[in-house]
Amino acid sequence: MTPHQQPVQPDSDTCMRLICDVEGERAEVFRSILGRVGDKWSMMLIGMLQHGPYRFTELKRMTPGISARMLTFTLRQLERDGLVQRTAYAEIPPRVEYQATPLGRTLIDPVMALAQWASAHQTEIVAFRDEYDLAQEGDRPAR
Amino acid sequence: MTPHQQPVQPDSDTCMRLICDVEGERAEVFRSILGRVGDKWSMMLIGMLQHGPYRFTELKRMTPGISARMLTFTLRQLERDGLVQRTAYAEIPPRVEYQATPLGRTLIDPVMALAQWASAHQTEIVAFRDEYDLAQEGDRPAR
DNA sequence: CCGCATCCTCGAGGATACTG
DNA sequence: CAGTATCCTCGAGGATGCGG
Repeated sequence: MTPHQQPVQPDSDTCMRLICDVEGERAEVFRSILGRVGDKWSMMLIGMLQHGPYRFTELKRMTPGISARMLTFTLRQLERDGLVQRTAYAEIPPRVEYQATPLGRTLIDPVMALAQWASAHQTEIVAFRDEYDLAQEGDRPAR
Repeated sequence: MTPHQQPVQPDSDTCMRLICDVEGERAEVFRSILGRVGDKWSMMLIGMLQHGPYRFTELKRMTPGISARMLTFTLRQLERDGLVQRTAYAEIPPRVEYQATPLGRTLIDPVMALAQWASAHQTEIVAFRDEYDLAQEGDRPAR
């Protein structure tokens, strides 16, 4: 492990190991990152914050269904990981702005790749699901 | 919306909309796909099944910590989405093999992209986390 | 306006025991 | 061997109310 290690594209073996490994500290960090992507709100917020700084209430409005509790919590997580920067202005009434950090902006690329995959194959997947559900209905008799 | 739409690389606007949209049927499908990636076990299994067919018990051994219940459930999900093929041989004792479908093999690319990102930035992220946690400790007094 | 603390619900998922 | 069925726990996350 060399110090001052710059971000390097790791080889595919390393990635496969990351994906498949369950134990170890590295794996835990990696899983927590993957979890953030799979998280219902994180990716939406990362996506929205690409566009520029937004205030808390704006984000809440832009994300129908999210509770204040979860919005705060999710933003804190993203802030902790260095993906989002929180800026509080000492005004009355208080104003807080969130925006993606440089690191947070780099995350959009792999996420977009995933979104492209999902978008390109969602018709296919829905077809598979329908087929599967139909077959199940055949096994389990009516109802 | 044209019928017989072949999988096409969608533009980035479409993807951003997918990522950020909360409501709508499309969004729900998309979120369920993202959720699969973020799922603790799905990605490991997809990763493992790239290598070839494996039996139920083999997969269970290769995935320490997973319960039979969850292994079955996760494999069923992946099968339903057309990502994994399940083949049961009518033998005694029974033998069931799982392998990635062509569709399932295409998923590895965007996931690898994500794994590369995570791998390349995990040092950075851990540093951010430590910094953040340290700052918190400063606010909340000792203990 | 922004957020934390508290309470409470509810469903994901583990453990165990049983079948084809 | 490859599951299924049942029970049970536990923590994610919504609702509400207060505080700076």
